[in-house]
Amino acid sequence: MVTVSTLNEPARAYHHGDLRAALVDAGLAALQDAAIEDLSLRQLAREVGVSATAVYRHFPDKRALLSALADHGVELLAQAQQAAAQAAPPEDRFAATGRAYVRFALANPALFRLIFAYTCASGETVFGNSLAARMLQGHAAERGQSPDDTRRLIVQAWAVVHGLAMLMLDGQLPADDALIDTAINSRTLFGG
Amino acid sequence: MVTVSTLNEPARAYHHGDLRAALVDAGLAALQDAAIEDLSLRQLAREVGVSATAVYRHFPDKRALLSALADHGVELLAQAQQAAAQAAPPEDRFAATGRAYVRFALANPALFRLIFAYTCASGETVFGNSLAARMLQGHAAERGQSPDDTRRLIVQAWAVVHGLAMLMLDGQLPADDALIDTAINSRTLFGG
DNA sequence: CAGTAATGTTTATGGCGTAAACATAGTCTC
DNA sequence: GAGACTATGTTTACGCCATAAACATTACTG
Repeated sequence: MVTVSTLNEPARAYHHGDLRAALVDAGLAALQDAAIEDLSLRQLAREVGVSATAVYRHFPDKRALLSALADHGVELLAQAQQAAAQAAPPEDRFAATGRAYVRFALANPALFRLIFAYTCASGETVFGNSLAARMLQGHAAERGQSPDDTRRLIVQAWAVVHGLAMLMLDGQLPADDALIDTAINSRTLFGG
Repeated sequence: MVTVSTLNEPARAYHHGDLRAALVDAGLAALQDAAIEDLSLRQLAREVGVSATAVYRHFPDKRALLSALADHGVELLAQAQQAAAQAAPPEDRFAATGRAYVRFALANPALFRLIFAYTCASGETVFGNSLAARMLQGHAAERGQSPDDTRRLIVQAWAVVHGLAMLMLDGQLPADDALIDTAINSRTLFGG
């Protein structure tokens, strides 16, 4: 029978081609201007032009899709941090990755939240063996005077940037670039 | 007609008595072992023994109920912090309120999250004019060498405890009492 | 080219938030 | 006290959601 329309129209085939990737793309796009809880499988399916239940051929449930999106988010966050580190002078890299962390959160609120809402579930920690983790560890090791000291620095540094990001996202602190710079200041934080 | 059963039974009256308070109580109870997104108006109504839509006589919508719960949460958090401060020696009070903040989050995960998810929406900041805010400000002022310095200390201190709380709640850091003590240490944080 | 696995669709179920219309019971006035 | 008003419930209904089951179409593999 007719397989492909001879017109220039998109030619809706029965099979989508790469529905999984299309759903992930649509999901990431949706998260750019909607909160996590407003994201619905049916809506995504509609946007991609597929039936509501087609999603389940690629993801066992909604959680799985959100996890995939979260994984993507982790990648993007790591890239942002790496780029910031490379662009900064060596002595400022520790602080630069922190600033990048907060700025990423402010630029991608829903995605940032998703990362922490749906990565923990899989048992893995966000920075399991990621690039960001190694960077953080490296910078902390330069400053730490002992292994314990280094561990403490890592936790404190992560806590500061994460807390700053969350408080700004939740409207508790002004989402202000100057405030980020003030708060993430290795001279005043950690005494050095 | 028969108004009240002569038996010792609860005597289901048409009017509940104080449905609003009952719903808030049920909501707070539900948040003790369920996540925010699993909390449903219908379920609460069922638990209180009332029709699904009775809720709307006391709250315009679900948001409003959640906001009421969040307000309650803010109160409880402030109380926990105040109690911790009073129990600590003066020089340790700053850190003690911080530890109380994180411990409260770990003890009441859903409620803690709710505070920040549903207080920002009303435009107000969580610690608007609260006790906790004044305590934090007081302690920071003792340490800050200038108004700017004090402001910075407040932001950094809040960010550290909030970040620590969130990362632990999200399973990114072990929800460990020892780690709380290590991370919130005024000697290593803020250089003194 | 046949058969099977992969991928979509249709249909159905039960839960949800919420609006509208209706019922009951306290309260307030004469 | 009697009647009206208002507060507080209930019933019913709508449209959305996630998800399961059965069925349809296509792609792939021998």
